[in-house]
Amino acid sequence: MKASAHQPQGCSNFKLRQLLRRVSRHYDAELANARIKTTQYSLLSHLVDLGPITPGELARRMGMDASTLTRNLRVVIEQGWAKQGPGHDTRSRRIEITPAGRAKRAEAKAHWKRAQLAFNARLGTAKVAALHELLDHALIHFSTSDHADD
Amino acid sequence: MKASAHQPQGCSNFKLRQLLRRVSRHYDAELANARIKTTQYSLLSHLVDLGPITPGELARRMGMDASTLTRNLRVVIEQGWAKQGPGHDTRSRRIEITPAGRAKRAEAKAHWKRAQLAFNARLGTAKVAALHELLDHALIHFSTSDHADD
DNA sequence: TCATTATAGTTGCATATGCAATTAATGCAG
DNA sequence: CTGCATTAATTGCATATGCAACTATAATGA
Repeated sequence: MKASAHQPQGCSNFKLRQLLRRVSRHYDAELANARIKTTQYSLLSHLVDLGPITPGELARRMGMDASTLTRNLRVVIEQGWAKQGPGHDTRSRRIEITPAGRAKRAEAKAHWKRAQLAFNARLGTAKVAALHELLDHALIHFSTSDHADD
Repeated sequence: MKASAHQPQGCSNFKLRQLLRRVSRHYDAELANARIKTTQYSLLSHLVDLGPITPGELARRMGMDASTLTRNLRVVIEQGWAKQGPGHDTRSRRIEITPAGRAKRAEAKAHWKRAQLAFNARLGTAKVAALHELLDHALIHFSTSDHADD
């Protein structure tokens, strides 16, 4: 019987939160050199990958509440990194990254890479790869929508 | 060569943040039945375990910024779950849980247990145990203080 | 067509988070 | 004893987060 088969001890939520606090500080410190926050960098990256998209769909893809996205989006729009246009519907919107946004994202990417490599070095690439696998697994089995009953 | 020996892909920070958002919602939804938030529950639990303690030391133990603790503490003190007295020093304080705080923590613990067991069931206990091991490992190798140079 | 329901996005409220600056008190060097 | 660096905690500022309530529009059904 391997060690990881034991009953889990402690609170998964607290452990995740505690680690995220530290890891976020690490990435934010590095990304500060590009005058951008990690959440904003993630947002820009998703806009690059997902092209023009509605706020609702983007929030779903990023796994966050729509209201959180509205606010996070406001900041990057004020910075001129993204713009909001009319959607196919009068009520929906169409979010798109701007050239300035692409440039900022490219600039920030180099810093993100530094932060990620430092993280890998600190923990060991095997551990990080294993962590990613578990996080991805958890994300798949924890879609907000699927709940038992209630 | 096992799969987890590959170069890690994607952003560790984003994956952690994304999962924490979902997991927090899960725990918060359950703890709402005890009219308490997960962060407040963690705070009370640490106060029970660490006894009377200074804010600075508590922040260090919980891995958060002292200013964050000041504010999180204000809420639980207003609820009457903890109290703040003079420390051994005029500038320091002594934080202690109150009887009401112990009662609230006990009430909440049952709900936390439900949330944790549901989490284990959703992911599988082996995966959760493995996740905890990796998170603990990362926490150890990521003490805020140890940075390379700058 | 009009009332009802569903969908998209935003706003109000409360909390969480960290950095920089500030306040206050202690310790230390001269 | 006095000025300076240190330490403990807090406050100002900006952002992140989600739920509930709300506005506006679309779709649906009688």
